[in-house]
Amino acid sequence: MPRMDGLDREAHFPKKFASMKCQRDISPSIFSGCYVEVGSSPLNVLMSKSNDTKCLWLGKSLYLALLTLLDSTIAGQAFCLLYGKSDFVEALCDVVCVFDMLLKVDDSFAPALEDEAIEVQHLVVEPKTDHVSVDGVLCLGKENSSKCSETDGFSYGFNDGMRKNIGGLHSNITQGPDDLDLGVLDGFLDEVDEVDDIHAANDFSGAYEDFILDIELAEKVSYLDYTPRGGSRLRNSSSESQSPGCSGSSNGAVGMSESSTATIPKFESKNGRHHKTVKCKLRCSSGDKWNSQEPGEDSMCPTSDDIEDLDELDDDAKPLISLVSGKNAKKVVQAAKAGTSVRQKRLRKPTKRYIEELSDPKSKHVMERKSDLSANLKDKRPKIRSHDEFHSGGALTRTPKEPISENITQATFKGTDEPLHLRSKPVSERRTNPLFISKGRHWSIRSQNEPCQVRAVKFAPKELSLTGPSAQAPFESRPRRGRPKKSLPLSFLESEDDESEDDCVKKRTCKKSNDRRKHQRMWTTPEVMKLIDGIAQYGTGRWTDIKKLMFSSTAYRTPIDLRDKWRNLLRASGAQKRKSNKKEVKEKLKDVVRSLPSSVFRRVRELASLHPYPRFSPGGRYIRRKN
DNA sequence: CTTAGGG
DNA sequence: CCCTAAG
Repeated sequence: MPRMDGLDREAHFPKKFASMKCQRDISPSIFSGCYVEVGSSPLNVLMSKSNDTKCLWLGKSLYLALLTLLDSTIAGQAFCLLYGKSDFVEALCDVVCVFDMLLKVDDSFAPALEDEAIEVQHLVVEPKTDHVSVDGVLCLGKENSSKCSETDGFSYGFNDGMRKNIGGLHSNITQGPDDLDLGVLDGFLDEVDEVDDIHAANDFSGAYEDFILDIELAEKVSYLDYTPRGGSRLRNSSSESQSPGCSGSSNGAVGMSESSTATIPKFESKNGRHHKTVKCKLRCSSGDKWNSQEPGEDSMCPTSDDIEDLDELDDDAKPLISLVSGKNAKKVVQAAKAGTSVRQKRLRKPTKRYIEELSDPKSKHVMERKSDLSANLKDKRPKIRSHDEFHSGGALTRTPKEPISENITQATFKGTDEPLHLRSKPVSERRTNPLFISKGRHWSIRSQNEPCQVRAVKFAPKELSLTGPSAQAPFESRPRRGRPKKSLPLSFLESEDDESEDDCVKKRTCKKSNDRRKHQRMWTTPEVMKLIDGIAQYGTGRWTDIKKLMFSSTAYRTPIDLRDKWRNLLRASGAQKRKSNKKEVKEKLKDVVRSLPSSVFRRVRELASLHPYPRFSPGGRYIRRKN
């Protein structure tokens, strides 16, 4: 039994987290600064957010697993999970995957884990009055009925969501006396539309159900023999799927599908019986519609009717991820039959990138980051650099706010007893390790025999707690290099357009090493329209305002980008009778017009006359419009 | 720090 | 997209 005495919530997640500023509307680090509560349901992940507070509830077993996993290959994953990273879902899925294996494959481990988990819960996370335990929230037919009533708002919301989303699951949950059979993973992740300050308030009545992740294990799992054959492919492709070496422009559909197929390990059973299916359904109601997947793309892709029943919950443009197997198991099986004739004992839900890609507009950066990271791996070796160095390191194709994981890793592992082999590897590398699965198994096996958990405790949040510099990294708002600093191309932060229509992002034919430029980001028609709206509203010359208002969620568009785009639009629309000859104009027109509706250009011309772009006074001096 | 303008 | 000059 690990020493849990130090595991005090406050110690693990210092209040300073709560005072950090999130300047972006949607930050990949929305998971930073969460309180973490450990509930007694073993597999629970619940991310909730009120106006001021974010709280991550982890099932005790999962929490335990995470602690232990911190010492495993996927330390990065667990780390991400605990400390907030855009990869949250990804990490979560992997963790859950491993955890599943622990439970099923390593039967011997499970009980121990459970025991300890209980202890953890009691020792560590005695629910404070101001915090709601998961049980209380879930009202899983356990104690804490009082808590339920105390927190009606939240409880209601969640249960409501549960019912709406997974129907029978609720009863399923309440039935399971055995936590291990529960196999339910529920996650409320929050996308945080407009979080500016995260205060240490304890109010969960706010909006929180932006992001839901549910796993329902269809049946009690008997014996399962997992063959993580998808494993290596999974890892490989996750890092390779994006135009290797290429400065990872967002190749929306491509990367998406690739990663989705790649990140779904297939588990085969030797006896061929299908015991359990975990299906991942994913919805991204972001803005408008589901991010539809290529049809036959993958059997585990959400199908519209799968989604139907989940649809009521969050209509306000928030991603919903649901990992469900129960009633949909059949579909999965069918699909699996149709597709890969492989008899699948268990279909693993689309983990990682797939989910993020679909669920989160800002997820694209993950892929890009990964490609970048892998591409630049040599550059970003284990140097431990100061914060400043880190942020300005030209060699690193990183933006200030991106390097959460690495940053944290370095900052926090510094001086800890992290094994060298871990310390020397960037988190990303570990994450993309093809051997992740198998290593996870190794770990799980090993952990039975060796006091691995004690070591794991060393990496408990307390130790990992962010300090100073690293803590601020997640919330850096300016993706772009500041004036004085040399450019830090923001290559990972890019979020995919909600309307990923134009996945035709220009892929730079990057040859060798000249990847200094920010990767091209194709302007989508909706974006252009947004821009136009913004200009109509503010006129030209107030690009920052336009950016803030119209492009708050798209971190990759800087005011300069907006202006440049406008400039191009003007040129292309011919609204500017400048020196560009008609020839040129026409060419431009052909280029741009092809992809833009003429109505857009009509508006461009209108605005061009309304708000003359180079707004110079007759005297030639620039006039800043006040309003 | 923002914008204009040129590359 | 990047960079620099200029308010």
